[in-house]
Amino acid sequence: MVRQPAINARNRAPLSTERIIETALQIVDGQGLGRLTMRRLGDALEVEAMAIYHHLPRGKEQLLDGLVAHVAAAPVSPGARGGGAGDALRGWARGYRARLLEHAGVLPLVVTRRNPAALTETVASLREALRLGGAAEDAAAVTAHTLLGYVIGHAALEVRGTAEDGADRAVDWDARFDAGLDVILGGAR
Amino acid sequence: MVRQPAINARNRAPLSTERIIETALQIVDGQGLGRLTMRRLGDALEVEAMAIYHHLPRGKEQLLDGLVAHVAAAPVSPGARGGGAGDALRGWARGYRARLLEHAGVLPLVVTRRNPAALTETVASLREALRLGGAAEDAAAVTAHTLLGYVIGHAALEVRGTAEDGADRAVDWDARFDAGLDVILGGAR
DNA sequence: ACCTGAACACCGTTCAAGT
DNA sequence: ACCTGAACACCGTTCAAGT
Repeated sequence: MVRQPAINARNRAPLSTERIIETALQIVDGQGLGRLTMRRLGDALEVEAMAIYHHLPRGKEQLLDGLVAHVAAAPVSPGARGGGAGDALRGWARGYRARLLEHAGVLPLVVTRRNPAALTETVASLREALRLGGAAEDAAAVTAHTLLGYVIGHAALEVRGTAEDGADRAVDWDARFDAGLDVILGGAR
Repeated sequence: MVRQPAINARNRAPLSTERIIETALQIVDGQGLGRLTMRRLGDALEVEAMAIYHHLPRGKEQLLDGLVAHVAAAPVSPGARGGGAGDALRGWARGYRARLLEHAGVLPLVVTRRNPAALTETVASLREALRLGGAAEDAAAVTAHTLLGYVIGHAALEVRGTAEDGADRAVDWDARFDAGLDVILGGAR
């Protein structure tokens, strides 16, 4: 019988921070943030809950920070090449919105976990895209923040299912989002 | 000895939904959402925690819904009269932002509690302001949503303390917010 | 009608112990 | 080094009981 070095005695993959975060994300996406529990997460990892603390010494705080970093900080695919700066920004905004909606359960964490570093890369990439499009540094900073605020706020309105008025007339959120982009980016291409 | 009808045998004001919500808001503002506990809320109200369920049968869910309604749904003072539609909207946006930041602890709830009704009045008042300013109905709907999304998203970025770049150069959030308003409202007065 | 007390099933986290 | 088991101090909520 040959030993598999990466598999431990009980024949399962060893724990790792990455595997913990990904499993936690599955729980949040599938069952909601409220059901993300150290004990339940341990079950999903086929491990006692206390084992998690060996990889995340700061416990649940660190776990939640990890979730935010995983969905909000990762770079957004630049989208279609070849258009002007306006198209590039539209592509960025659509991609970031899609990511936030894919993991709607972590949105409350993205919104309020005090973790300035998490969005630094995001803002930086946005400003870079703007500078490449020829915008001045000051204008780029303002536009980047305005756009990011809009994308996050719009995603929040969507997951809330904000009612339009008394009637429950359905809202076309995709169209709404694009229309808002036009307002902010001034219809420029 | 004369009986005070509104005061019970132990000489304290009787519980009411309003008093419960307000006390809960004080705890959230002062100590953060994580420390809002039925037991702690009971202490603050000088009552056993279980008494709260008599007024809020749905328990903590209903309590959190009440907090959202209290900070997000109440009308915003219209601000200075006499300017054009642009000034009215700027006043509305500044007022709403101030309210959200005053109760930053409930922002995660505003963002993601599934409670479409809570923001209906808010959106309606916004669209009314726009129509009075002479905007067409369609354009008003788009602008209202764009503006509301921006205000909420910007407030979220602020309470997160989103870092600008590697250096921790301080951000003038007031100026940023106004600059974003100019982008969205097109500098129109 | 309004509040209490005890109880239940769950939390996050610590700490000593196992391998 | 990595994981377990038992324990502690908390949760939200139910339910019968008090006044």
